[in-house]
Amino acid sequence: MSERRDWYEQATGALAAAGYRRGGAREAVLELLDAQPCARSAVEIEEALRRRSARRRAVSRASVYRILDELEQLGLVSRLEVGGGTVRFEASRGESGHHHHLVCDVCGTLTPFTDEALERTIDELSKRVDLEVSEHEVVLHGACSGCAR
Amino acid sequence: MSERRDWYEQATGALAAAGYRRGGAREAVLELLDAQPCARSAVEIEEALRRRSARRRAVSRASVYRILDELEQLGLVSRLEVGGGTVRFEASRGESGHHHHLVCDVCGTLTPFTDEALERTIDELSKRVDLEVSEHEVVLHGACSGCAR
DNA sequence: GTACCTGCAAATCGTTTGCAGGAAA
DNA sequence: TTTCCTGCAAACGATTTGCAGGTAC
Repeated sequence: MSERRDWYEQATGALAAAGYRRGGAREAVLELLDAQPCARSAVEIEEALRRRSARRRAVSRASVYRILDELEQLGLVSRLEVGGGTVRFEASRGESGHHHHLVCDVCGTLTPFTDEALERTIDELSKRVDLEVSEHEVVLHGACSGCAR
Repeated sequence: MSERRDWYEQATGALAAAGYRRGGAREAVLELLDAQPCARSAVEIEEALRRRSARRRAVSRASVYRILDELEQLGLVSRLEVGGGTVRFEASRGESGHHHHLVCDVCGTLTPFTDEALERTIDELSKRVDLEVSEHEVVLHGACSGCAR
């Protein structure tokens, strides 16, 4: 069962349940996010949508931001701030899709990774801390294999 | 041996060694950063400096940014992006001052914390990952004790 | 038909840069 | 004196908002 298609369905359902109507821009953003392997900025999303086959309409930047905001509020996407002064967004695919990020500070590339031990340590730690933890994120900065040499 | 005063000295030395001259704005920023318990944004720093005793001159925002940039390049401060679309900076006090952050998504408060097991896990993990890791950061999001209820 | 959805353009806001005068060495 | 350090104001780029027309229901 592909997590991909699942997220799109889930998001569509959640939006409908929250009383949102269907609309071209929203659907386009959902499709695009669903197809991404990792976080994307609003600008990247807008450009990607503009590049799609000419048959399909582009989506204005304002709509991209508005839609990302709605999705975030519904917990369907998560926001990642990791450098370059721009915020990136990615589909929240739940437990099974949970991951963290490697950032190459040279070329800016973002790569996802997962680590069981890390999750256990953080879950453990989250209980002891003076905060009702709802989310966590780990970012490793450095130079990727291409840039390190 | 207070890590506070130590950082100020270290920073002053490193700046001199790097060929920077002494200057009022730079010194003011150093003093202020040295006195902070946790990360601050450039705007917060500027305002704090402006509020200081009337005898002392304020520092322009441009200088704050320029100085923070210099300090970051020398590894004297680290940059933290954690919400609100603004970057925060804090003195890098080395191993002994290393910590991570709790963010209250309700009131925006930032609190530092440390965890031995977490460090070990991350160090371990850093070796296995396809990135020459130079730094890492962990952020736990949630509601602080004041906001949770 | 009504209320929501979207695009466009203007407004914000954090951050950066160009330039001219003031200060450190 | 020469070069760096600063402040000021303008420039920039990401994000937000106001408004008018188009669209789902």
